[in-house]
Amino acid sequence: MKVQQKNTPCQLCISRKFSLFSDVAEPHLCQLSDHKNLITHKKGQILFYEGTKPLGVFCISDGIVKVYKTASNGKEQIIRLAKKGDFLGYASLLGEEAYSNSATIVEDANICFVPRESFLKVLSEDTAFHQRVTKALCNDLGVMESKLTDATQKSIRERLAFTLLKLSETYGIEGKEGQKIDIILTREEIAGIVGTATETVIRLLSEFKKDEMIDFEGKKVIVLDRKGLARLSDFYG
Amino acid sequence: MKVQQKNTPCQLCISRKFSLFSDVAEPHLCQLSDHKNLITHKKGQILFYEGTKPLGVFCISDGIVKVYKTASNGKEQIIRLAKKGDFLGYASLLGEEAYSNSATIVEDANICFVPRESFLKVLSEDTAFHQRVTKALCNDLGVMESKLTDATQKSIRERLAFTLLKLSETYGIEGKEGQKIDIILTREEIAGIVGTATETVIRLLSEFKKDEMIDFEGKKVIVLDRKGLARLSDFYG
DNA sequence: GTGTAATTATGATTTTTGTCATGTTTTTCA
DNA sequence: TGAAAAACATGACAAAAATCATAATTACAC
Repeated sequence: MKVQQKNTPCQLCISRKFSLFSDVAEPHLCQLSDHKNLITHKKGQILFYEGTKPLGVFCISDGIVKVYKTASNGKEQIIRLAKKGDFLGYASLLGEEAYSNSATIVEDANICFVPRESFLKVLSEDTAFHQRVTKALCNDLGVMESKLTDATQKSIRERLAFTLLKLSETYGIEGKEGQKIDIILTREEIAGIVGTATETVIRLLSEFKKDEMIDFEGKKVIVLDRKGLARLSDFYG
Repeated sequence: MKVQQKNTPCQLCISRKFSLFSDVAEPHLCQLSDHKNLITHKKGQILFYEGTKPLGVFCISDGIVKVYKTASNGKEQIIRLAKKGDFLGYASLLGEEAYSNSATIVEDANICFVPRESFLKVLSEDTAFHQRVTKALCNDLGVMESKLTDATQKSIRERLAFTLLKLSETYGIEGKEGQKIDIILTREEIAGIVGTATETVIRLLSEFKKDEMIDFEGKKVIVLDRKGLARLSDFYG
């Protein structure tokens, strides 16, 4: 299942540059590095389950992870997609509660696990780090407020267009024809992000393609008309 | 507009018992107390606007405040109702960003304003307090994830039933006939909490009343059948 | 490679919910 | 207290989206 890799020290980790650990001072970094564990995960593997107890935090070195809640109807609401440099599970750990969501690998990933004690130690000893974590939590909260408002007040078409724009900002690579969203998501997963039925996503994507807003390259979506999608997504009030 | 009151020191404040400040040590409490300002607000007054810069945090001594985002269609999505002991505006302050939401008085309130500097000073000097704030932020994040999931995966009927249950837990007082939700909200405000159109709320409340789940006492709702509402809200999978 | 399962696709239908219109009741405040 | 505004209520209708059914296509494991 999980394959132990050679353990690049945090000090030399390239992904760290993009993470909450980016400014952690050398001695604390050693503390983390000495206790962490790099583990390789394959697509489809589950990192943690909602309702279980967090034993540490995860730091993504490489790959994509979906963080989601399973609704009572069985559908997955994807809270966010986490990528290189992102942390997972710290909110539940610091909230002293069971995981409020589950996490599953979307694209093969190398992920470091930092045990609870090491993380909390650095948090308590490095005030600047604690402040960064606090700030990140606050920003996340603002993002969630926006998502909630969009979910209740916007149409599925608007939300799908918006989702494509956001995905292209994060995972987009420029191509000859347009910007390719370089991440393989099933229609069902896109539906999980938007918060709708899979069939609805399929239909709307076809419609967007017909209207020449997007195109497909295999499973991947190519954004042809950003402005068009922005208009559809009701970006401006 | 705003009436200055006699300034009860935080040390003696009863509402503090229910707040994040409950365990703050005496010297830090003085720091807060010396710089805070108690202000009386009438129903309908606006505490702060989305998009403006936070200059401190608010601590509710008494009254009810709605925290909401205004969607592009003009409707208000209520993020939460804040009551005695609750803090407002700290997430935006600590996130170092403009207010992500607005706050308006729903029931006449006495609210203390703690200026930014005092709050941040106590936060940096009192590690236990910082930890409590962090924990609160994490818990809030979990709540928002649930709200988002409910918003996308549950029907309006389910969400309204759930909202009534939650309101009765927080604001319910036992009566002869049932549990009265002792807070005056307009149908429009309830719609703002649920995330739907006002007419839909009116219709569903009538339906709930017809089915003897609830009754009205003036504007207030009386919960007659908690189990029935729980069933309707799809509480269990 | 090939059979099986998963995913994508599309149509038909129903349900849910929003919108618009209109009227009544309640509240507010000059 | 009485006029105007706000809130509540209800019907008719339209729009949005879910569900169900059924195929076609693709991916995957043995």
